[in-house]
Amino acid sequence: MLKEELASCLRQAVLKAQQEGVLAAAALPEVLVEHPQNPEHGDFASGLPLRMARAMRMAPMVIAEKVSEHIVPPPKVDRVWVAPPGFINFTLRGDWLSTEVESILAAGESYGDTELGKGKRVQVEFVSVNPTGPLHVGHGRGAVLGSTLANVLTASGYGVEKEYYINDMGNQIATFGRSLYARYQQCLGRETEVPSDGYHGGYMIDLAKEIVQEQGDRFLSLPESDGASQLGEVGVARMLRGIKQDLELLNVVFDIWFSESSLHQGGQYNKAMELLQSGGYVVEKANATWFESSALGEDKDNVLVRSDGSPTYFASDIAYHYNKFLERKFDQVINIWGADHQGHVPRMKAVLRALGCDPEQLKVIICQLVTLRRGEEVVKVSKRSGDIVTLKEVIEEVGPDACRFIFLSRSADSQMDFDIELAKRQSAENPVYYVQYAHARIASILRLAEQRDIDYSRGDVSLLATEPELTLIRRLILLPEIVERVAVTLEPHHLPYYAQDLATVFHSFYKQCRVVSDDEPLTKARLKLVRASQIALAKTLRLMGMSTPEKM
RNA sequence: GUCCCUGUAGCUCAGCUGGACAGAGCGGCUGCCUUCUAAGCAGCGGGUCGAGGGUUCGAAUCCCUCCAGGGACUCCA
Repeated sequence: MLKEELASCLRQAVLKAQQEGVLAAAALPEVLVEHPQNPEHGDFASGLPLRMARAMRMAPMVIAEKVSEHIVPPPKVDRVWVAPPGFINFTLRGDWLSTEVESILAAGESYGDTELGKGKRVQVEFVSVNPTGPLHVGHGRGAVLGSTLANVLTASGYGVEKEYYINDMGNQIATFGRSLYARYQQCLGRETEVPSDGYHGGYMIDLAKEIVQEQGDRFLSLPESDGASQLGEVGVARMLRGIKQDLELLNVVFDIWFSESSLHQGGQYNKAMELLQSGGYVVEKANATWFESSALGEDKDNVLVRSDGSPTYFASDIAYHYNKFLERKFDQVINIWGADHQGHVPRMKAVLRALGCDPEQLKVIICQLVTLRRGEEVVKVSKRSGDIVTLKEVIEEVGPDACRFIFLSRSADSQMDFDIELAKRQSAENPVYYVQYAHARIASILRLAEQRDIDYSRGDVSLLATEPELTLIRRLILLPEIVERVAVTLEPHHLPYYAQDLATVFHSFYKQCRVVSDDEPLTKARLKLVRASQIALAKTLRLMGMSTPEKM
């Protein structure tokens, strides 16, 4: 990539200057090359002289001068110059930029892909919501984040598997079964109450009704506990189906739906516990079995098996990660959790150490909670109590593309208000449509070219030399950098910002440069540029899991 | 009480591995449709970067204290 090329260029210049004794000997700091925000400062810039000033005991401007004198720039660089207080700036040659259009056309849909991952296997586990209720907006955020990351990592040369972990056993499931059984009985005319700690949402009534309709009263004759567990199973299966459908509305699809209970049936649970035991991390106290995480630097221990003999969620999670790392041998695992799971990160890392894995192999992305609101009114989203606004309702109201874009536009670290009113009200002036409109516009130009039978395959890109054209190309060649940045930082929010920037630059180009005109050679050259723009924009939209409309 | 995230323009947010005048969208105000989509373009206005200290030639960015909002500290998940 260009940045690295220039960085090594700078490194060599410094070394050469030092060998000649023009620059003081000093260790070279990391050479950072960046895009200046002000275009007058060139396409690339480095503040290297500023960083070296102290160690060399020389003025930054002097260092900058000496270094720049020793730079042997690659042919694609047009100009290297020094600017106060000590920057070295680079500009790219216009004719080199224009030939990049050909590279983009040649790359086609693979434009933006990199080999960063070198085929390493990465698992992205996300959503993984208990199948005890429908998804709400907060889950949508994790879903969009995870699926986008998976897209980007795939484009970056990783072997990616997207997985949903199903908590299909334990307390919550039992409570769900009892609640559903109560609703079921009520539905069939029996007097009974939903347990106070149960699921009171209206969706449980609908679910009970559906099951009555489909399977009649056959669970009624069972003993209470059997009825609850069997009905619970039926209910979980139905909830999962619904969750899957809702996610598909958002363009989120999983490779694997992994069952928690399978870890107990398949032996992973026992194996993981034995491994911890043999490592000496397991202790019995107060009638329960504990993971001695305090021995690994944690502030407290955690229960694995309760005094009633039932395993905790944490124990299953250990078995799950045992399976991820030791059985399926993923090189890297990315878990996307809500902020309410923040505190579990350190103990999970401790587990990895206890299992003999490198904690660095596990990356946990904590995404902050989403507050749903309609204007001033805050909408509660608790599953346990009362009615909720489901993700499905929000998607239907706002639209999947807008939902995805809104979720992606904020970094996972910042909590967000999802204002349905705002999301809808904005729709005319929404950045989502602004970006998609640029794509539709491009499509419309290319349609016109097709109608007029213009074959631009031999267009001469060297004719692309005006400022709006070159500015557009500069944005186009940024895409691989953006993709790589997202893959490295695991921060997909850079994508929507790039998309918007690219759209802005395209719209501006469109205004200033007539594409299909009487000037045949120029028309063909510009059509190539337009097509390259489409490739970059469509790629960005696809990475974000959004549609690429041909018309709007 | 301890730990984590956040606090930047009226609103929603980027920027935060320290560097060139602090950015975008929305909203407000001005202009621009005989030519490929005006869901567009060009421009204007708008900021004590939560507060106070510190480190540095240089701090929105690093350190400390405080304030505010959210989350976590369950033999819940």
